[in-house]
Amino acid sequence: MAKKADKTRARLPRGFVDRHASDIRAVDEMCAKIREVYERYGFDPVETPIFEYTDALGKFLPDQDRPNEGVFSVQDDDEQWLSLRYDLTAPLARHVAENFNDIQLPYRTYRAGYVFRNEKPGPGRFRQFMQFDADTVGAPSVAADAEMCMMMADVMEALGIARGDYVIRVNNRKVLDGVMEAIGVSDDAQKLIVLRAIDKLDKFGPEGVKLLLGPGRWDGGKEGEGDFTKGAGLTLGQQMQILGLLHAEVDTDTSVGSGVLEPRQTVYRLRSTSEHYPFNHNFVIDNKTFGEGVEELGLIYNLVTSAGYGTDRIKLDPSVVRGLEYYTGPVFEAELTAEIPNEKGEIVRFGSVGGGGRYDGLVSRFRGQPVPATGFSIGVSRLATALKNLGKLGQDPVLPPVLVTVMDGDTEAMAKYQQFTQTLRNAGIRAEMYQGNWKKFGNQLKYADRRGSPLAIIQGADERANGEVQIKDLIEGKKLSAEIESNEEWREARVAQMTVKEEALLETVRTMLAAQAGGAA
RNA sequence: GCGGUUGUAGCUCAGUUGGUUAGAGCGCAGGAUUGUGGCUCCUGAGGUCGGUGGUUCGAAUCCACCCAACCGUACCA
Repeated sequence: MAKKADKTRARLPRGFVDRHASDIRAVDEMCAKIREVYERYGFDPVETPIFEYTDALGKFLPDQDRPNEGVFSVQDDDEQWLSLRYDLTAPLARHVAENFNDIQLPYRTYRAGYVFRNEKPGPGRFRQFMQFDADTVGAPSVAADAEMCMMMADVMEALGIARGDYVIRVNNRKVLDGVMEAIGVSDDAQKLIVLRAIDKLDKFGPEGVKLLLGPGRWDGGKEGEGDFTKGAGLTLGQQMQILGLLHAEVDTDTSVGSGVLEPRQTVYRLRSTSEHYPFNHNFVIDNKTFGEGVEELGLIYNLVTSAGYGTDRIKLDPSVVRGLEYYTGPVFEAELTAEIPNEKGEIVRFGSVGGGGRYDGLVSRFRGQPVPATGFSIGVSRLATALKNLGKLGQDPVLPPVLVTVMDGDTEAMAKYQQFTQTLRNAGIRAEMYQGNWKKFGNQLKYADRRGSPLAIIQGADERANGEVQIKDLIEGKKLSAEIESNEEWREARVAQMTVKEEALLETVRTMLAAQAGGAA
C-alpha cells in the first residue's frame, strides 16, 4: 500500500469524461437509429484510425510558438508528426485520395468515431467527443447536397424529434461571398471578421452583430466592461446591408411573386421585419458569385420540395455560416428549435446538433484533379444530451440482474446457487450470484437494493431440505417498507416474498418480472 | 488568450476582530440484528483549510505570487 504522501492522485484529465452504463447504452441505441437511416440511403461504413500524419489534417507542424494549436500531436520515432484527428472529414479525404484507383465514385460512406480537440473545455464541450458523419465524394451536383439535407431531416425524425422541433437550415457560401463583393468588402481578413460576426447572430442578436460588423463589442455588455472584440469596421451602410441579408425572409417560391429571393434573376429584395433595421426596398446584387449561390440554393429548394420536404423541415436561411475555412458551396446545419430543459430545469435553446456542406477542395489537396465532395456530421454526445433532456432517450433500457443470494457456503448449497443462476441465464434473464462476503446476509439484500435488482432468490438449509426456493420481490418490498415501523416486524414479515418448488423457479421469476413490467407501465 | 467569481471532509456548507485540539448535515464503514433491504439508535473512519512564500508570539482568517474550477468572451479546422 502506498504511503499517503506517495499516493498518486486519481484524477480525470480535464475536458474528458468517463462514461457509464446508462449513457453507453443510450448512445448505442441512438447510433443504431442513425445508422439505419444512412444504410437506407445507400451509404456504407468505413473506418479510419484516430491518428493521421499531421500534414494530412492540413495543420501546421507544432513549433515553438504554437506547440499544438487545437490538436493533440506526438512525434513518431522516425520524427514524423502524428496528430489525433479533430474531425472525420479530413481523414476521409485522405482515405479517398490514397485509395483513389480502387474506389468507385461517387463514394457514399458513413462512420462514427471519437475526435479530439485540444482547446478549452466548457459545459457540453469536451476535448474528446463522438461524431457520426456521412459523405458523398465525387458528386459535383447540388443534388448530393439536397440529399444530405433530407437525410439529416430523416435522422432527426428517426430519433423521435418531432417535426417542428428541429429544422435543417441551408445557405450557400457563394451568396455571402457575393454580397460582400457587392458592398465592397474585399479584404480577406475583413471578410473573415464579417463571417464570424454573422455566425454570432443567435448568440448576440442583431445589436451585437451590428457592433461586431462596425467598431467592435465589449463582452461585459457596456462600454469598458469585460473584454473588447474588435469589429470589421464596416460603414453604417455596409452594416445595414449585411444585417438586411440576415433578416430577410428567404423564399424561393417565385410563382407567388412575393418572394424575397428569386433565383433566376439574382435579385435580392430586402424586407426586414426588425424594428432596429427597417428596410423596405429592393437590392439588386449583380455579380457572378452571388448568382451561382442563389441558383444553387434554388435548385436545392426545388429538389427537397418536390421530394416532399417543406420549409418546416428544410429551410433556406442566409445567416448560416459554418466552418469558415474549407466549405465551398452549400452549407447546412441541423438545429433543435424545441424548448429543452437542461439538467437544472432551465429552458435553453439548444441550437446546432450537426452540420456540414460542400468541400470541393479537400480531396484535391492530395491529387492533381478536382474531386467534389459533400457531407455532414452529427455531434453524437451533444445530440444525446438534448435527447435525454427531451425525454426521448430511455434512461437505461436494461433491467439490472436478478440476484441469487448465498446463504450457505458448503459445496452442495453453492452448486444449487450456481444452478439457479444458470437456469435463469439460459432462459435469457440477467442473473448473478452474489460474489461478495456472503456471511453477512443483510449486505446481500442491501447490494441487490442499491443495484436495482428486481428480484432476489433465497435458499437456506430449510428450503433446500424441502426442495424449495424463496423469491423476493424487491420493488414491491420497497413500497411496503414504508408502512412498517419496527425493525423486528420488518424482518419477521419477509415482505413481498414467496416460496415455490425449485422446479417452478424459472416460471415464477418470469411471471413476477412480467408483473413488475406491467405495473411500472 | 483576455476579464470576472470561487477554492474548508466523498458531497453541500458553517467557521466571530487573527487566538487553544477546524465543525455540522448528508454520504460511507461497523454494531444493535451470525436467516432478510427501509426506519431508528450507537460507534467509527475520513482534512497538508487549493499550493508556495511573507507579515505575526500566533494564520483557514491578512498580504503577494502561483494553480485549479466555474461564468462571460476570443479561438474552434
